[in-house]
Amino acid sequence: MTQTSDRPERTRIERYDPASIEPRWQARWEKLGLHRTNLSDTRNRYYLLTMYPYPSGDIHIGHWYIKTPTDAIARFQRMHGKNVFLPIGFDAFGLPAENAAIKNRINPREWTMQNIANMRRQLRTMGATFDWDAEVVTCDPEYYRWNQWFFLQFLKAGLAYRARSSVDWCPNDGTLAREQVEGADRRCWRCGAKVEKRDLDQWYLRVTKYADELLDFSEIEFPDPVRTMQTNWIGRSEGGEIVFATAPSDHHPGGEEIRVFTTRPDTLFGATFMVLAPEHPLVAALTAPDRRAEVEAYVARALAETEIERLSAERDKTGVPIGADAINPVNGERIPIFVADYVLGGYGTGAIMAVPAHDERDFAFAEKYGLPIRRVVAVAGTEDEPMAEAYVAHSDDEVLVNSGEYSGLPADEAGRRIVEWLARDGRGRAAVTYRLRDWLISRQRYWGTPIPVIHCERCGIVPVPEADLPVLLPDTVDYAGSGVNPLTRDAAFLNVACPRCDGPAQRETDTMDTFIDSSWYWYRYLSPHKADEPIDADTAEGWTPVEQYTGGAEHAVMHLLYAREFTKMMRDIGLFQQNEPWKKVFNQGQILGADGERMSKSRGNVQDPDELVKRYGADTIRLFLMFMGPWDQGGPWSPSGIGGVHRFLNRTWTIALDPQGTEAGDPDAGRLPAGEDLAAAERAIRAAAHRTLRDVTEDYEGFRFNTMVAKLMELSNLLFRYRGTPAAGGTAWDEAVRLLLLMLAPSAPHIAEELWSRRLAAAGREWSSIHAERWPTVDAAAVVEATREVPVQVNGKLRDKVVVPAGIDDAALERLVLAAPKVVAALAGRTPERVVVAGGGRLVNLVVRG
RNA sequence: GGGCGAGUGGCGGAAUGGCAGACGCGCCGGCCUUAGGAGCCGGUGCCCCGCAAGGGGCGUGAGGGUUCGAGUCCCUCCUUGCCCACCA
Repeated sequence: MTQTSDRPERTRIERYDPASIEPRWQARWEKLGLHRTNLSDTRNRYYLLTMYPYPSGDIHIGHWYIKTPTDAIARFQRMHGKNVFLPIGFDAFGLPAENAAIKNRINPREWTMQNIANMRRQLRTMGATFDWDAEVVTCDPEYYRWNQWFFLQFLKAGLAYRARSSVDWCPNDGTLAREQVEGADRRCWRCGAKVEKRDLDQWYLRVTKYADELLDFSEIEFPDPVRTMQTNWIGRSEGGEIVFATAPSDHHPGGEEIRVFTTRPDTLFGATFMVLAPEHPLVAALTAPDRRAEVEAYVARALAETEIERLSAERDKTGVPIGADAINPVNGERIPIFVADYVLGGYGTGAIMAVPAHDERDFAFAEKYGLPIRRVVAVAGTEDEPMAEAYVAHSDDEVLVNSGEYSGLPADEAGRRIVEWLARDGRGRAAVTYRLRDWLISRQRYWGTPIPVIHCERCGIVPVPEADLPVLLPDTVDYAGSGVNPLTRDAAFLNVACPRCDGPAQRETDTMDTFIDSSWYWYRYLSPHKADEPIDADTAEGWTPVEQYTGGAEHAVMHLLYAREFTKMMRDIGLFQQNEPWKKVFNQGQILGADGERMSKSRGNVQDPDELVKRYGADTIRLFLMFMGPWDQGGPWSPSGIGGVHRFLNRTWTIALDPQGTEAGDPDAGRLPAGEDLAAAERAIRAAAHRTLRDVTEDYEGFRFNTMVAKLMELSNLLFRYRGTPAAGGTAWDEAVRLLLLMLAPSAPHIAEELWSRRLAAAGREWSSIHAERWPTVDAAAVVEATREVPVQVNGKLRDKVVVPAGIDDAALERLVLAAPKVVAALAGRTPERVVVAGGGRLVNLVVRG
């Protein structure tokens, strides 16, 4: 940094030293209560929520990237008179704590709480105005007891249930929800291990109940990609459920019902075989004795294959006939039944009618096994053309063919009519299917919320009585060197008396998915210590939905969906009347390591902000992160450019404290720009300041922080140019400096406050915080200019710029333009056949021929 | 394979269909300095003509289109990122 020398202009003012300024103001703000929110006052409420961090140990630059602009928004809104609530907390349950515990033989709670203490300290160095009084830590029984309470209410309301099913299983992390399985090769989202299938009894939340409601985004403003992803994830398909009956055979009387879901009931006459998923319950019952060995082998292989590498599998269709037929309900035809793994057990009914003519997968299967392919939909005149591939296209002029009395009808209409017909005698009905599954919340881990049920030998599953909550996690935990849930070996935890019969019973050892914790934490922020209820209904009604939520897009179909589901469940158990958790969500980008990879300790690409703060101060880092690029973009970390931001703050410091000084090295130092008198200079300064104010205000509102900082730099550069001139220190100058500081205050709060206080002191006025000031208003008159420059194009190419009076009309403008020497030269004697004066005379384009 | 984004100087990035490259980094030259890895001033898309002042051409992944005018809108393609991937 600048060294003091004996040059007078450098010693006149104290240099900018963030280290001596920032902690002082942080302490003062805390005393002042800048961060505190009066929750009983809901007028002008502004609930600003940022995704709470996982306490991994250290705050890294990525946390700053997320939190810093959020704090700027909070401060900006406060300056607009908003009653801002900006809470913070910690997502404290989860796997890393257990991994650390196993590795370092330390208690996960101890590890977590140490990290939280460290992160609290680091977060404070940002100078952010978090309301720490509202802090929530999810591994605190005060918090997780309400997860358990919710679970019990959901159980009562039929929103939670237990079922045995084939689940995704990670060897390290146990059960996973479907959205926690990533990639084509099915890896765990957390640890990256291969995910397998297991049959287990697990707890579910009945979120599919809300599928249709979740597709309605009218009360929540998501970024488009998130809305699209959620819509696709929920995956609503309309169609029909059709009942096929099995045909009698030598070994079987027939008459069993096989239900299939189809989106194309219009193609029913083209169904030439059926396929059951390997998991389908009727496979075993229907298989003919002479087919049994082969079918069983196939099913076993298929089920195993989900556990083995399936990625590189050529995706060839495989399957075997089970030696039984079904009857097509529309034409009474016998069609063979196959078992094949291209039909999924978990979607629809786990069985399909195969229409090879109009489905690519069925077509491939039919070709491979020599099954008939019968076209039933065609554009008139093409019905006899041979089929080289399935016809799945959809156009308005296609009709049914080979479909009995439905032949000739438009496809859509025929589909509807066929379903109606079958529905009349119970052989089908209109149906809707979703990709969305119920939320599997059981986890075979220690470090989470214990699921509050007890397994009694006599009574079965018995919910823990509400009065007995919380079911505490035992403090002492012995991992015995493995990741196997230690609760399963903890006799003191495990063995209890049944609440119903008092007989011997065992506690459930599964804990809840930590996404439960993060599904309602912002409601708890509003009454973090309320002892008798999870939320304070009045406060929640007054303050939610959250006005603005900021966080990463990686949670599009996880957290951002779970939380919506959870809010609807909370509503349905009568807690409040909220439909959506947040009004607006903004996804900021992610800061990657310098290598372009995700920042992680193991990669060694983590940038420590403490180091940067020590060198440049928090304000420079805050501003630099905002200046880097659009907030929703993120990108690899690179410190180059940080010096430019620091220089900007240094210049601002100089402008504010030493308007009359000059720098050696500038030949024009102290002189007004050529041709400008004092009045013109002051007009220019005022115009620049108010134009900046107008633009910066819009940028803050639109979260365009990078251009906001750029515009402040421009204003600061302009003032710096006037330093030492007669205009410096005058009224216009003073006003410009004042506006610059106010505009800087949300983003670089410490330096703005410091300079503000020094100016107050210099003026002999009593101190009051810049952060309690009102946001200034633009003086429209100051922004107006007397003249402006109009670019002139000939055939779209820029040829000249003419300076014209601001209020000029189009005709006069045209005359001036045509008289300009360069324009005359460019026209070379030709007369424009058209003169385009673009909106408001911003630009003139002369169109000539030849 | 499907869906949704994104491709602009050496780099990060600006630009309601209207002056492409704001702002910053880097680089070049100068000033100030015992010194400069500090500070200040000026220059900096590429190519060409000119000693110079100046002037001209080309330029936003490629090709086409709409328009007086396209980085921006439309079509085709290429590259790349993310999400979903046998969803009947």
